Amino acid sequence: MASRKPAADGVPAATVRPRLTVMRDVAKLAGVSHQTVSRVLNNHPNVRAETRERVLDAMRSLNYRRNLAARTLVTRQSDTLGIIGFETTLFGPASMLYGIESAARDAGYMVSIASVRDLDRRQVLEAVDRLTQHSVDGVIAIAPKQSVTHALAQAPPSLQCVAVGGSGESDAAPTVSIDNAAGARLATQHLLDLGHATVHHAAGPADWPESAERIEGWRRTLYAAGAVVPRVEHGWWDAESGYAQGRAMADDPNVTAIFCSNDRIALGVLRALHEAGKRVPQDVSVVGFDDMPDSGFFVPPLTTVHQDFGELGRRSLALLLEHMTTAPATDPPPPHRVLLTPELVIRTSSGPR
Amino acid sequence: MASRKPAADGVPAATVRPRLTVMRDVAKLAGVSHQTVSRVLNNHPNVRAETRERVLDAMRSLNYRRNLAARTLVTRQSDTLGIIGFETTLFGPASMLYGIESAARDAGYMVSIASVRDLDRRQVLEAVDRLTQHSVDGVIAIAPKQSVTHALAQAPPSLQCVAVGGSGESDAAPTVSIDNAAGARLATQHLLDLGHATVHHAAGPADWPESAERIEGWRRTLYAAGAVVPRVEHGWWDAESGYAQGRAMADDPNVTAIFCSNDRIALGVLRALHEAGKRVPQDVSVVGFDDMPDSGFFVPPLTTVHQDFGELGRRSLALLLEHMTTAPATDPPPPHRVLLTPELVIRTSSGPR
DNA sequence: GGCGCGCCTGTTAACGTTCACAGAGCAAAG
DNA sequence: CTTTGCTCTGTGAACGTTAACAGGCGCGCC
Repeated sequence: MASRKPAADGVPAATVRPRLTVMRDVAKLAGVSHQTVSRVLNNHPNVRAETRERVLDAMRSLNYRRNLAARTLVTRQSDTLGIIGFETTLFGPASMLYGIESAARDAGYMVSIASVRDLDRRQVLEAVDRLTQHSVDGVIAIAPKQSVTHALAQAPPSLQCVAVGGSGESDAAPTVSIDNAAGARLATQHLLDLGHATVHHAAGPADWPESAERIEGWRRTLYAAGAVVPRVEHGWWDAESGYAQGRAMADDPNVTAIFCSNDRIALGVLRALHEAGKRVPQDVSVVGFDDMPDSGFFVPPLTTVHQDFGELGRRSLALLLEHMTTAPATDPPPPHRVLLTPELVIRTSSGPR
Repeated sequence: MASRKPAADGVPAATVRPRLTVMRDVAKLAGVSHQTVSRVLNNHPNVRAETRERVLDAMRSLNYRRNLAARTLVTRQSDTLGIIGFETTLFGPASMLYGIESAARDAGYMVSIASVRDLDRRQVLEAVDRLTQHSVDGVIAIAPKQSVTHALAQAPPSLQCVAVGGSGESDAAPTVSIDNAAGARLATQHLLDLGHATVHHAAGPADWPESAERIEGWRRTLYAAGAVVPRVEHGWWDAESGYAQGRAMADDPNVTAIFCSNDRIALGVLRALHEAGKRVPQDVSVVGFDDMPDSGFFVPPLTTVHQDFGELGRRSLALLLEHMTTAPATDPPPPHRVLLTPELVIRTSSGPR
């Protein structure tokens, strides 16, 4: 797909522009100056009540809509926020996106989205650039990798950026995320408490901080309990990967408990166990992560770590807004990092050894 | 480098906006007029190659970014498309969204999103209004209900709108969707061909055209085969609803085949059957709809009707662009309705009676 | 040589809004 | 009565870009 304009060579001229009503029209009808109309629109206090009414009437009767492009041109702010999205077809990112958008609307902002296929520096900067050209007032990056926050640090300093999801480790940009290590600890400890000698782990992709932090939390918990730490295979976030990892584990008689890095992986593990003739939870216990809407309807219903993606989105928006409205010198700086705590939801896929 | 602003002593330095480089700066450095810079930017042919190079160099060395707000103000087009989203946390809508966005980027467009919580006329019109104020060049509505296309018809006539998903029945706006009835026929016929006397149906919500069309396709197929048409319960699109419907069916010995309106419903049905001690597919066959990424890892792997949500998104964007660039009088009108054909994916949840 | 006709470039005027300032009217204070 | 100050309103000038037009230059043609 190429350029949509047929080269400005000849004049298109086919498009006749219908003149929309502008402030001047409203002003004329109301018998005031355009500036007074502007004042009414922006809720400026110094307008006589009677005048304001007259202007509002005129706006209504002309069905006036203000031209935000003109406003943006002079005020340099667009009431639009940019989102850098990655893998937004996954449930988590999609939910965050929705959380951000609906909170943004309540705050009077529009949301523009720039997806990237890979999270390398070049693509992220390119996305920032596109958003900048459209003069967004701030950026939220759904950013599960370190490279993103680093790239974000290279954005023009006047542009406020916040990262959501992934790791909270980076200093490069304010970050909102859940405490993945704590979630992993919850899951692992739960299984240990049920009497399992150790807990195996079906991990997500190696280069996602979510995955790394969950491994770390799992490993620390085992270590603290003096349990053996089994080795880990990496995969993608889907059931296929869980199935592959699960098949390997199903044949190992030492495996009695498996903590999965997300619910989809758990789904694959459940199927692998089922095929191998292992009963869950009698023979092997399984715990997931995310608590996706349908996880309670797996066979058997999945014990998992619940996280609220929508809340993650809303909080990241709130943080961005704080950073945008805070004057650097005067106010105390808003928090640099927000960490949400996940909860364990116990269903029937986990049981005593 | 004195700033142009007087900067009276009382003015807090915090409010001073850093002057960005504009066309005039580039022009000065390149030794040309700002208009020539504009011409270079817009690929106007009548610029000497040497001059163009000089301008491009100047742009690079000043790190110039054009101000799209100013451009939008004068050209009345923003290179931005609006999306009206509904339930975008669901896999289908999220995938369409992604498909639209990535196709839009390739076509040089930015994408703004306006979600609605409910699909009533007021909220949809409000969303259109917000998008209009931000001067989007066109709108795609992820619109699974009739009310949306009707509301769309009330949008300003200068604004091109396209609906994607849902029913293709409406005349109100150009529509891209899949052939739900054909998909349902595929699934139902497959089960009949396996020797089942009839096929039961676990339906989605009553007021979604997707659901209604699938019911219709299923019903017609049964009718054509002279099979009994069982009655239908409605639910939501999730596993919980499938579980509820599945429990009722599990106790009925006449039920040997179930066609589910989507894969999540099928997941719930599978669990209900499992709990009731029914084996799939030996006792009961189950077929889903959507072919979500993990459906091949259900227990057992799900036979389902595959639809390509990303393609749906891309096609809707293509259709919108066609409608936007077509001059009403001269060119032949682009298609009003695009219907994509789904495919049956046979796995192991369906078997002979 | 004059003329017309392409190329290439510059000058000026929009686009629709907000900002900065000025000024009219009126009330309270000196 | 003047002065001061506050409320309300209007005038002009930005903001940064593209559109419209004008003009200089070189070239080919008569």
